[in-house]
Amino acid sequence: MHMYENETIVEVRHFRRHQHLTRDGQTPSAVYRLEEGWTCSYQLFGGGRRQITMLFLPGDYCEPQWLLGERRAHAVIALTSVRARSLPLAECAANGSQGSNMRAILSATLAMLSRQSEWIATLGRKTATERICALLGDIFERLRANGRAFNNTCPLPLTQTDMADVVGLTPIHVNRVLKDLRKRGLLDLQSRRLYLSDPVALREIGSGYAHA
Amino acid sequence: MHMYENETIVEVRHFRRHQHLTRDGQTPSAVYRLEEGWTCSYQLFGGGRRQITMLFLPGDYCEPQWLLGERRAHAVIALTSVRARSLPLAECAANGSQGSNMRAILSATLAMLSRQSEWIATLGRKTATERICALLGDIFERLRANGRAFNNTCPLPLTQTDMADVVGLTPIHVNRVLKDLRKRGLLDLQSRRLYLSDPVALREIGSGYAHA
DNA sequence: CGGAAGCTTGATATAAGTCAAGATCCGTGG
DNA sequence: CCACGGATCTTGACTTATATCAAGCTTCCG
Repeated sequence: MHMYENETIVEVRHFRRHQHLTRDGQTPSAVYRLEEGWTCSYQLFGGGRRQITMLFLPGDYCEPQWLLGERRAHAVIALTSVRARSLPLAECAANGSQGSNMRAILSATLAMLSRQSEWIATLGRKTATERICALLGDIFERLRANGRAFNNTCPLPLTQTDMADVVGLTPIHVNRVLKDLRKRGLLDLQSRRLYLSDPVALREIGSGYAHA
Repeated sequence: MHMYENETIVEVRHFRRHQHLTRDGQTPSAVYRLEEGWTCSYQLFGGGRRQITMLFLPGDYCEPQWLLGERRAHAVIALTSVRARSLPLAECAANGSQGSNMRAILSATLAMLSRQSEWIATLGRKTATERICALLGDIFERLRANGRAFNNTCPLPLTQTDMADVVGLTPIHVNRVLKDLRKRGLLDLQSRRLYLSDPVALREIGSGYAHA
């Protein structure tokens, strides 16, 4: 009896925008690796408030910690249409900690931890402009690292409301900050694409190191 | 040649308040497990801004991810005087993933990840009052879980400035919110001790689920 | 080609920050 | 044991960054 006799073990699935990969509180049964499209995990609060707690870009594992024994799942939703490969928990449990992609899973989990730590600092202490520069700079870097950004431009399929829910601001305020950044000639943003005229300056602002 | 011939392998160390356990950027050489006292990791920004990214209470491992292969270290500082047991990285690397406390280390890391995810949502979308209730409620629960809180009271050795740097507010504003919570009869706070008259109501407010 | 979702902008409101000054607590040296 | 000085806490007056409300515009999907 060999695990791979079961063809559902690694399976490609598609999701439409706004469709849930996982719902809140649900016990997760699989981890998805994104082949195409963006997703996020988020939390809802009273008064219609939503906060996105993590963005997942193409190539990322969504919530890899499920494979390491975490029980509780957050809601994960598609921000674009998505093609993802699912890794059922059962398989990895069977393979144990020596499993083929276990190293990748652990390293993805550690990367999330480090990113979250950064983001706590960003939300706690940076201004609106710094937060948005940090977000766009980070997205650009992540996409460049896996070959999806060239010549200071990359895809940016997020709506301004999505961005607002990442940076903890109002969509209206995000709009005003973007307008200002455009006026300053730092970036342009049209038809779901981001153009950075000066990625270094952007990251500098986003770092929060320049005086308050 | 046996690792345990070296007596420095597990070592008890003491730190005074404001002393660094690890400095920013430094390559960490050991993970500490707190036996007594509180620590935090933090980040600094321009304009004198500081954000605490994680609180470590007695019994916690500080930055356990270092034992899982993470390279980059954040600054970790003592918030009180501290007694800690150090677990050198070398030992665990030798023991491999089957090491005696490897399971505990992994589980501590996953707990951090989950806590950070919560805290991103808190900083992004909750009001000042909700953030402070969330913080105090969480501290109380964590201390209760390892037997350091009884009868609705627990130690709280943080200054208001420390709390401000956790919740991303000004110390002055923290002071006003605490005054208000006292007036409402939800809590009292004196000589480094927290008294909760109604922990359930506090957690309810801190959850952010009650309308905006 | 119609309608909903998303974007933009202005006017106004408010939560939280800043500045300033006292009051209180607490550790340390005499 | 006391006195001093710095850190911490408290409060008031005022400012500011961001939110809210409202309306028109644009884009794009069905």
